[in-house]
Amino acid sequence: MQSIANINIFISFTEILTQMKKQGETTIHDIARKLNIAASTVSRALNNNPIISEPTRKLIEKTAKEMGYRPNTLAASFRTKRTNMIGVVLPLINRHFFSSVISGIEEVAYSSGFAVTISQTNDNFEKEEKIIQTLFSNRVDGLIVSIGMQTQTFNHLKLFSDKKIPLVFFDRVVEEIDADKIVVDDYRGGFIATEHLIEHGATKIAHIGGPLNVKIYKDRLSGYKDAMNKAGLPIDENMLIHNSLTREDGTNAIKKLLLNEEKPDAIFCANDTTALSVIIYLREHGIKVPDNISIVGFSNEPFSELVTPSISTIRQPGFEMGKKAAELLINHIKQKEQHTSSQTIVMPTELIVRESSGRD
Amino acid sequence: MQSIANINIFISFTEILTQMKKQGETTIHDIARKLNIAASTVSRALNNNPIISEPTRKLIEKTAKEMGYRPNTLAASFRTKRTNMIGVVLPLINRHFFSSVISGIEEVAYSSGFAVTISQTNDNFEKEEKIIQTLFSNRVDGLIVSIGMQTQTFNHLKLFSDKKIPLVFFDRVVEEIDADKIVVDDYRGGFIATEHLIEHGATKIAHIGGPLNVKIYKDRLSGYKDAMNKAGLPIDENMLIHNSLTREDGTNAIKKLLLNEEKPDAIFCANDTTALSVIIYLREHGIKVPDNISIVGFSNEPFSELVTPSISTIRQPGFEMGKKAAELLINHIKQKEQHTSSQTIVMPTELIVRESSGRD
DNA sequence: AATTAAAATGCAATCGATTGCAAATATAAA
DNA sequence: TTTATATTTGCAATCGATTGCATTTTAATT
Repeated sequence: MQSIANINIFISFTEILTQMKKQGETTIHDIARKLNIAASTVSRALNNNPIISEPTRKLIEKTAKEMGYRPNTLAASFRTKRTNMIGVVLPLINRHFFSSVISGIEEVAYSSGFAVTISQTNDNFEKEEKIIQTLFSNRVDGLIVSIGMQTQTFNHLKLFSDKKIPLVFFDRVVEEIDADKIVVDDYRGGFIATEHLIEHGATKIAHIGGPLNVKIYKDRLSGYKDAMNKAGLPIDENMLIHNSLTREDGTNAIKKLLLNEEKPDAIFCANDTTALSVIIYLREHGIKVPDNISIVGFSNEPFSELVTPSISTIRQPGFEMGKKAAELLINHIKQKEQHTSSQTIVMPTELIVRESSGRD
Repeated sequence: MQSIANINIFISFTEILTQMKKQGETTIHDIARKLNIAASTVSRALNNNPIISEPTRKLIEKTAKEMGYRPNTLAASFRTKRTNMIGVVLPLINRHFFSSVISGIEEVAYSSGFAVTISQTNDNFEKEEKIIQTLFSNRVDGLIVSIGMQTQTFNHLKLFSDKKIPLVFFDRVVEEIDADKIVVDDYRGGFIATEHLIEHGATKIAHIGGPLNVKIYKDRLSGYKDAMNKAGLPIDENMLIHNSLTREDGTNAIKKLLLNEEKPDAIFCANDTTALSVIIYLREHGIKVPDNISIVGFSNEPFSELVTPSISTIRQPGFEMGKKAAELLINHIKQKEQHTSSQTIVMPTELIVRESSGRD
């Protein structure tokens, strides 16, 4: 009788052990033990390594499913030093352009077996630094970045380029760092926007632009200037305003422009948000758009076609940029070795004419 | 001479070794070796464990910085089973409501030392499943979720609730799963929206709603019905349409409603997107809003106040919901043990009256 | 100087999956 | 049947940080 009691005790112990296991996770070792094979075989089978015979693989897969096995990516990533994860860092996800880029990135990444983790910096430098440090510590396989407006030093990004971790910039790129870049033809965008205003008879064209340490805003300004020069129009410094392009900045900018001795008869805004502020302000003050002042924005935010008057703007192919960025990045990740020289891809911009510049 | 040559060879070997090390990463073992101490001491020092004396900590920190040490979060997470990462899964990041929620989550998470990884499902069930599997495999410490419109089975989410991994739902919640939930008072939102239309003299009020398997849309519909009943107005089944609430769905819905024998004199739309479609369609067909038909939307998307006529709508406190969700989640993560009973937090909704329902 | 307590540091196992190489088994050829 | 070859599977080390427990060092007390 005593031995039976012992057996019972033994059984309940194993039950407890099983129970405890259930608390934690099933590992390949649990599967291996159950099937009386080696963990390495289980690992290979679950990774579809052709070196494992069909019957064993089938058996292992079946058992894994039965036991509710979930791979511990953390362990695998730690061992292989590959996370199959790409990080996306950008200023603000709630901008149509940026979320289009994200969709493009996701499309390519998911179909290549990569997960995507998205972070927004809110154009805050400290947050950008912290996020990028975290992504590095989490050992993402690569990074797709559009920097913030305040960002003027790049050590956090050099961390990646120095260590040869694939890095791709888009839109707001860092010229000082050698990496692939996907940009839009901002110069041409600024040029055709301004030229369009000129063609409609404007001669005193103001520009509300972004901070000049950011290349895209510098380029848009250059486009504006060249179009002015080409038409033989003078560039009045009082007509140039640079700020952070928020709703509020836009309102302040138009207020200031209207205080000028010479009022503008057209404004080229470096984004749609400021164009919107300007339009609303002018509407509230009885100044007709486009009759008195015509406006062109930049980016083609969805609201641009909804507001009255609808905003003429420059379209940027966000989705395509995202796809391209992800393709380049994944390419680099896969052929780790040879660091092919970096390329910069320039996507076309396109003018969309709407009411704010006088559709005709 | 020969010995000197040997020394030279030796030196160049160590140089090569150093070089090779530089390729890889500095680890706590490298630091320990350099300082002739144990790796455990380094680990403790860098984690500010008070058991390490001040001088040693200082020395270690200094050396770590000099050697360019970057913690390998992967290794630490693997060992401790804590990633300090919370996953956020939602249908679409490019919706003002959702991105407000994200900002709220981030605010709380970052200040508590958690990283946030954001994923969008595009209301696609397979993608939602895959994302959540991936987040589980990556062992996030907790999950904040708003499910997709197509989601009707919940095994992917049970994965978390079964394993007692903290889980918080917001907005589009799953009733069947026992977890904390943050919702808006959708019922009341539907009620006050409809009542508002009634007060403005409407009697034939249509409703364009979402799929009824999603609780928020069911609640908005209930609010609508109760307001109608309270006013003694009949509910005409022909006035009720349910779809996925896209731009296109909205256009189709208004077309269909206008084919009814009895045309509606007001429409309560379950989101602003369909309200927008309706307004644009009516504008294009010469039907005056709000004179002929008045409209109320839901969510207070930014475009709602920009379009002409501006859209009356229901405000949802996205940012606060996000903060609350993160607080609850992090609370759970920290006091892992006692599973306090789940709570559902209901946030207030608020009517914003604009032109589309006749401001007065 | 001897004893004891407290403070600081070190040892070594551990987490779960992967992988080079060795061993065992099955299959084919002699 | 034996040998050679191909096919499967197993062994054991490894990745980097953490942590319970043991050991050493320092300080305090008698």
